[in-house]
Order: sequence, then structure tokens, then C-alpha cells
Amino acid sequence: MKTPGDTGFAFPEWAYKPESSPGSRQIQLWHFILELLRKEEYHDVIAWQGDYGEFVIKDPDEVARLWGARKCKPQMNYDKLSRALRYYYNKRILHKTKGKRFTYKFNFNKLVLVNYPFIDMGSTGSSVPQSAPPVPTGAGTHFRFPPSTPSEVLSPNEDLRSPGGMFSSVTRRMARGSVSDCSDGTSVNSEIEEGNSGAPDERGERGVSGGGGPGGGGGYRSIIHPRLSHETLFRMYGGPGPGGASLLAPPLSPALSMTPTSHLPYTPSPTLSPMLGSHFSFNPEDMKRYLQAHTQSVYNYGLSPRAFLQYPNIVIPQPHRPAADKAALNAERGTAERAERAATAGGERGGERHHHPSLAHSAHHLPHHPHSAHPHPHSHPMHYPLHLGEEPPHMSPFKFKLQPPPLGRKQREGQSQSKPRQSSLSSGSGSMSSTSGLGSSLSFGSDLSSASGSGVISASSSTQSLSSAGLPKIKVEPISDIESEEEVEVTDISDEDPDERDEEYEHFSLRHSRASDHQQPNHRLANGTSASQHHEEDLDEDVFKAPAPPPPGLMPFFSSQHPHSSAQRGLPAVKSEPAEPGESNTSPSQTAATGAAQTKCIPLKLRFKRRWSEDQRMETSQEESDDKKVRPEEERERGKQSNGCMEMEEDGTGSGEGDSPPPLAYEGSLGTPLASHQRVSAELHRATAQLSLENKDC
DNA sequence: AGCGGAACAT
DNA sequence: ATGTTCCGCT
Repeated sequence: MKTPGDTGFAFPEWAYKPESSPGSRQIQLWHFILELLRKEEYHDVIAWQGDYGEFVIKDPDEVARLWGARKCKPQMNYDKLSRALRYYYNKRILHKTKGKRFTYKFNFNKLVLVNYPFIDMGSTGSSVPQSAPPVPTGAGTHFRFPPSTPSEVLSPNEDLRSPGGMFSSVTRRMARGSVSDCSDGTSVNSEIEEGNSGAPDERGERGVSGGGGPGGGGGYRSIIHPRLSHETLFRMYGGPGPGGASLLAPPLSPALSMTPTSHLPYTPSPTLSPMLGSHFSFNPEDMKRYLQAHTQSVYNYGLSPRAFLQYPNIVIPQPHRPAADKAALNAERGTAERAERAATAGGERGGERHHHPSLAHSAHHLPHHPHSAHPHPHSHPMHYPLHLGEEPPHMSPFKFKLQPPPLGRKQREGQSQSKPRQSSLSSGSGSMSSTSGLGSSLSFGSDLSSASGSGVISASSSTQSLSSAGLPKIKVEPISDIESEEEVEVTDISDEDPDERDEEYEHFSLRHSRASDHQQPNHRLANGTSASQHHEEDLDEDVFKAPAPPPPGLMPFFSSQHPHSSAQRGLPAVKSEPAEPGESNTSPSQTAATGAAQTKCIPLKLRFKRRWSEDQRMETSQEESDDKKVRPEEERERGKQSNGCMEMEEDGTGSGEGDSPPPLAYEGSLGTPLASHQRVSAELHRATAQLSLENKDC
């Protein structure tokens, strides 16, 4: 069966294209870069090197060529490509490693969230290699880092296993889609494939083990997305099945598992990530680690709001807490296996720094089982989202900056002069749709929309469709606000987010703003002042600590009390409908009852605001610039011309998505009825599946 | 090399 | 929204 999704359900776009944003569905440069990085074949042109996420472009021209090929822009050169990379600075996706030529560093925090929201940062995974970015694999489980080997990333097989093994990597094989996107077939891919070739079949080939069942086996990659069996997924996420009430219960992100004790903590299957196949995937564990290590708090960073939106469940680690806590968190999910291996416990961070790829350092210990009970109040790692526990409603004076509508060049032009470049006249006027986003943002049901970006408000198409389609309810989002961020804190970046700021800020920031941080109206300041003087690091740290209000029972996420906050903002807290805000269900049970309940509530959209800091944290400090923002918005629509490039076609591998929709259930609402949940799940599944395909156009 | 503004393109 | 293309400044 197809799920509705197939048909037409609207699904969260993000699902399809995590990376790409709303508007563009094409492959994004960072994505492409990751693809290259993961492939050994390209190590001579680009490779991980240095700290986490750091990579060096050994052959700029070649990279540019490849990129140009992928985008059908033969004129591409490093100068242009680098310009594009520079745009990532503001987005925090990437940073330049100062002092090293052609060396940049990914800010996985951001990426992760975006792509794999479900990741819980709480846990750690295994060790990390060095620079390689994390790859999320499955949902729930863990993350791993792909060391330098690209291939691994691609192939999920490894995942199945455990991280440890994978590291070794060696495998390579495939490239297939690696690059993923679509078409690489064309140029890039082709090249890639050359290397190894065979792409085409990966599916069959690998075989995988998986076991699982999905239908056929499909291989490794497939394991996850395309064909995940529903069962599996469900299980993981808590399936709908008879027993599985999990869905209901805590709607968390799939990945996280539901805590409810019930059963299925995570599932047996190791990998499942929905997205894996498609683009590059990060391992969750790795990511976590990465994140933790670097950032620790999500809060700080701000993930992009969008990212969270979709996954309300994400658990974010609590802010600042010492390692210990973290560890605990991590543990939760932990698969025992990993844990064992890790054994080390110690040093996460420190270890990381090393550059050994090996996993040795990994360490995370796992203390307890995932679902076992945990004493810690707020620490439930996976399951519940972070803040739940604590989020006070606060609103603090953050700095959100709202910006007035930008004006742009267009205006400028108008005023000032004509454009130099083109003589034509476009009509300029008109269109600024962009602004819309800011203001509103309410997304209701569809996360996706928000996710997508522009969506903010949007209800636009996607949303609508949802609603219309029938999914309307899914929404789940209601809470999102709540979640929000609570923590968000600050970090330096504070400012930066111009773009999002609005949107997101509104939601969460405001709302929660919090008490905790009280400190700072402006993050930075605060730090400086009170906290410390150091630069970034301090900031981060501060950040971490800052918040912390923990009253245990307090956090009503959104539901309970939202009044103030939400009210203020005007957001409708309830976007969705069905839900349940109030109290709804909290029943549950188990363990964390309270917590859990709250948890459930978790908002869908969690969005955090601030972002990045992390990067900086590292060594370079570059951060200062946060403010900039990019955003020109103007959209003019002028004529468009077509280009003609098309080249390719790729293998088609992909396709498999149609069928099985893996359900990820994360819905978030607490009270939401099962049905809704299920739906959501289904949708998610679908989305996931599709993810793989993601791109393909050109 | 690298940065970033602008205008233009999708 | 994400690049691409130019280009001037460091």
C-alpha cells in the first residue's frame, strides 16, 4: 500500500529535501561537498582533514569542475564556488578555517539538525574521527562518524553493524548515487562512478544483511529508506501495532525512541534512518557526538529552526551540563553494543580532538538501558526532548532582531539607478513576497512548510495540501512553540539569524525565552559581562549554563501554560487542532510520567534560534561576524530562460521509494489521537523514502 | 586567497 | 532560498 502520501499527501517537504531548502530543490553545494568527501575517489581533490568537519580542497579547480558539472554550469570555477561557500558562512553551515588554504569546516550542528532532527544529541555515540562529519543513520539509534571514508557514509551497511566496524571502511563501492543528487549521473556522478562504478545496483548487490526484512532486502542502503519495512520502523518508533502504543504515547521522534518504556526502545535494527540513502547521511551517533562535543547544546547553536520544526521530538540535551550529564544522556539510547566498545568514557571531547580516526576514543558509556528508568529528571535522553523538563516559559529579552523588511537591491536600484548589469528593466516592483515569512510564521500544521523555509507561513502549498488532503491534522505542531527553544540561547551567534530570526524567534524564542538565561539580553553581552571573557568558548559555555531552570515539573511545554508566552506572541498556540493542548493526555505512564507527559507535548517545531557558535568554538574564532545575514530578497521575476543543460540522468537508482512508507512517528502532539499519529508516521515514512530520491533533476 | 556586495538566475 | 557571475578590496 501506498500511503496516502504517495498519492498526494503532502508531506513535509523537508523530508524530501532536507538540505535543500524550500526553494531550491536542487542539490546544494554543501551537500555536494559532503558527497565528495565521502568518496575515496575524490580524496585527492577534497578530503577531511583536521578537526571535526574540517576539510581541505586539494584541487580547487577540480572540485569546481565537478560542481559545475553537477549543476550544469561549465563555467564554474573555484572563485565562484568559493563564493557560494562563503554564503554558507552566514548560514553557519560552513566556516573557513583560517590560516589554511582551501580549508573549510562544516558546522554540523546546523546540518544535522536540519537533516536529521531526530538526532538526539544527548547521547553520544562513538567516537569520532576527526574531521569527518557525522552521519546520521538511523533514526534512532546512534550516530556514527564516518571517518574519512566516504563510502561508508554512503552505505549503510555499516550501520547495521555497528559503528565500530564501519570505520574501517574500506568499502567503498558505491558511489552510486552518491553524490547524490540526482543526476550526478551526469557529470559528477559519472565521475564518481568511474571510480567505482558500479553503482547501479547497489541495491541488489549489497545485500545486506539486513535483515530485516524489508522486502527484499535491499541492500544496505535501502534498508532504510526505501524499503523499510513498516514494521521495522514502527517498531523503532513505536509502532502502531498492537502493542505499540508507542506512538501514541510519546510522540517523539522516531529516532529517539519512545520512551515510554514500553517496548521497543529502539529497535533492533540498527539503521534505519530514513534518510540515509539519499544524500549523505550522517550517522546519528556521530553526529551526536559531534554535536555534543562541539556544541553541546543545541540550544546554543540554534539550530535552525526549521530543522526542528519538523521534529519536535528531538531531544536536546540540556544545556550545559557537565559531561556527566551528557554521558548519561547518551547512554540512554545506547545500544549496548556501542557502549561496550566505547568503554572509554572519558573523553569525549578530548578524544575527539585527536585525530585518530579510529574509534578508540569513543567513549560513551552507557549507563543504563535506554528505557530503563532513569532517575534523572531531565535527562531523559532520547525520548524527550530536552526542554521539556525544564523549559520555563520565559521570555526574555533576547535579542531577537527583527528586521524590517529588507529592501534590497531592487529598491536600491530603483532609487538609485538602474542596474548596471542588465539593462533590462525588470519590473521590479512587485514582488516581495519574501517578507511574508517573517512576520508570520505560524506554521501550523505543516512543519514542512516551515521547514521549508519560506514556508513560514505558509501555508501555502504544502500546507494546504496537507490540509486539504486530509492530513490536516497532523499538525502536530502546536507545540512547537513550546519547545522552542527554550534554550536557545544564545550563543553568540546571536544575532545572526537574521533571517530566521523572525520566524523562529517568534515562536520559540519569545516564548520561552526564558528565564534561564536571563542573563542576557543579548547573548553576547551577557557573556562578556558576567561570564567570561573568553571568546567564543566562553560564550558557549555560558550559554550552556545559563539557562537552566529546572524545575521539574514545570515545563509545560506548551501546553500548559503557555499562556503567557504564547499569548504574547500572538501565536496561536494551537495550531493544530486536534490536539490537545491542555492536558490532554498525559497519562501515561510510566516512567516518566510527568516528564513523559510533558514530553509528549513537545512541540513540533522546535526551533531554536541561535545557531552556531560552535563553529567557532573551535579554534578559530571567527565568529564575530554574525550579523550579517544574507538576504536579499528580491525577487523579481523576470523572464526566465531555460538553459539547456541537461545532461543526465543518473541511474536511477532511486526509485524505490514509493512503497513503503516508513513511518516515523514523531508527531508530537501529545494528545493527538492515534490516527493522527499514524498518519504522521506514514507520511514520514514516505518522506523518508523519497528522500532518497531527492534529487534528480537537473 | 579570501571576502563580500550586487545583480542576476533558478 | 541558493546559487552564479562579476568585481573591487584586502
